[in-house]
Amino acid sequence: MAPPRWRDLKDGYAERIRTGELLPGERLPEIRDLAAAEGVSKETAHKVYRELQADGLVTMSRGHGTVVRPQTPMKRLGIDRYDKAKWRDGDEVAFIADRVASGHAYQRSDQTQTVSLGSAPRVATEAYGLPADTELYQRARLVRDGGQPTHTLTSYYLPEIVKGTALVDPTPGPAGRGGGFRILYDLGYEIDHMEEDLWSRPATQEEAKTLEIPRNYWVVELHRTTYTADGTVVEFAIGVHVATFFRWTYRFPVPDSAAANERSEDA
Amino acid sequence: MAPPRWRDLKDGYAERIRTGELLPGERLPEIRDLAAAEGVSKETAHKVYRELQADGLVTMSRGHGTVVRPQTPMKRLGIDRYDKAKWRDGDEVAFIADRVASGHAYQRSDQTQTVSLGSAPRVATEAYGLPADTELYQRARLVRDGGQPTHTLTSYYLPEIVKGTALVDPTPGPAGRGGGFRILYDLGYEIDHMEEDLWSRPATQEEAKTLEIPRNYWVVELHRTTYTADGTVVEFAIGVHVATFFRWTYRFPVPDSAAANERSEDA
DNA sequence: TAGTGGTCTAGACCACTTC
DNA sequence: AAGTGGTCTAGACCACTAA
Repeated sequence: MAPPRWRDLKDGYAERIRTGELLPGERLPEIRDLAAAEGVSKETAHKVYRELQADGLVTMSRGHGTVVRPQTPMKRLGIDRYDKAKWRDGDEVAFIADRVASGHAYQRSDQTQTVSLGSAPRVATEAYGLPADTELYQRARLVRDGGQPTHTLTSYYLPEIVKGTALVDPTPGPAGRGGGFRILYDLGYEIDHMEEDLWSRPATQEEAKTLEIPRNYWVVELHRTTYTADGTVVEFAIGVHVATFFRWTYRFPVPDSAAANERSEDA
Repeated sequence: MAPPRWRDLKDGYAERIRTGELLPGERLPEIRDLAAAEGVSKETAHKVYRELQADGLVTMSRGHGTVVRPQTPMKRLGIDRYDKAKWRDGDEVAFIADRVASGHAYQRSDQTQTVSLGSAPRVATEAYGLPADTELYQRARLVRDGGQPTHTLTSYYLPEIVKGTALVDPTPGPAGRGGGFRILYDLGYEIDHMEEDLWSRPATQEEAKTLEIPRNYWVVELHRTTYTADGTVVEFAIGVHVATFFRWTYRFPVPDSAAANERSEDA
């Protein structure tokens, strides 16, 4: 019936963090001190902190100690971030608009990027309807917000479309004025609709390292396929987002396949 | 440089599970045996299993042992699950259609439901644009698939709309022929569009118990607001989904606020 | 070098499940 | 009662960070 001791201690700290009694950046007692103060073993004290970390409330690191995690407000991602007005008519880049909305100034170092031509994941070639061994241009970015990595985003492009363009210029930062969609637009590919496919899973060890999150932390993987009006795929992208930093919003009409029958019968 | 011993052992088992060498339902050695066989302490062996569990690869329980988790294929949730043709013209209920698509027969016991009238979460009253203390009808379901709980879904309704209807009849199972949307339709509220808002977070202790998942497992919380054509909210629902069981797909046109200016200026 | 978390042990004892 | 996971200890030693 009685909860284990580590849970009591964990719940106590969790409460104090949630109520704001312990503020972000504040250090918790070091493990040995906690053990001594509460009359438990060092392992038990350690477990208390590990559980807090698993819930995303603290970060632990050798040398630094155990610190209350900055409560990064979740960034809301609505489809407005793709608004054509932003990248077609102006200089804005979708993710910079996000940044401005979140109150952080953009810095060029907030995004690093690597570009290469080579084999791609099967989902990418499948999105283009091509054989698995087709080589694609691959543009991988790591995006940070306030120093903390928030997500990686890797775009896959058809070589015949983007070869020699600014899209595959390996300079860090957004791909020129207006970003990737603007470049595609200028190349004659006006994007028309998108499909996003997303789910949550534990981070791989490698992702945990890249995103600077603890092992066993979760991410949201998002696959985005971008089409022109005639259904041609012009970009396929895979995003890996630190789960607790983002929140997605979609607004859509309730489908009615009965009403859409005539159209689908045309095809 | 060398990875810790527990990680070696964990990776070994993770590999054998992923490749199918260890099949779902198969039991791993009990902790004491693993410890003896690998020459590690019982605590270390335990940690190996705990990490596998945190990654969703095994389930542990006293008496039963540590068992490879059935790899429930992720259920894809597209907006087609709301297709009007399904609930308006026929007998289908959205979630039953999902079930059929996933190859599982529907059983009435797969859904339990409780109905009550009372205070609601602030997000619910906010969705309706009402004061925080407004009482709403609340219909909570726990949905299972193959015995395993997959998600909870709690709908909030305005009392003046649903009072006395089948929607708030506390009989287990879907709310009559065609489900909730059909009942609203018959009441003269034809649903027109929806907004879904979703993000991933660790399960609370209570949710972990309800959904029969280990502590520290993650869920996806989804808020769904359903509108009629004139923008009236007729349902607000909160879903809590076991993170690894679901995958959401949205397809949408790329917005163009410049083109939409005339319309927004009318308002 | 001192500080702090991370790994590991050998063993005791507890709690839930099945027989 | 036997089986299996869960909690906890006291202490050793390792590994990364900062001054």
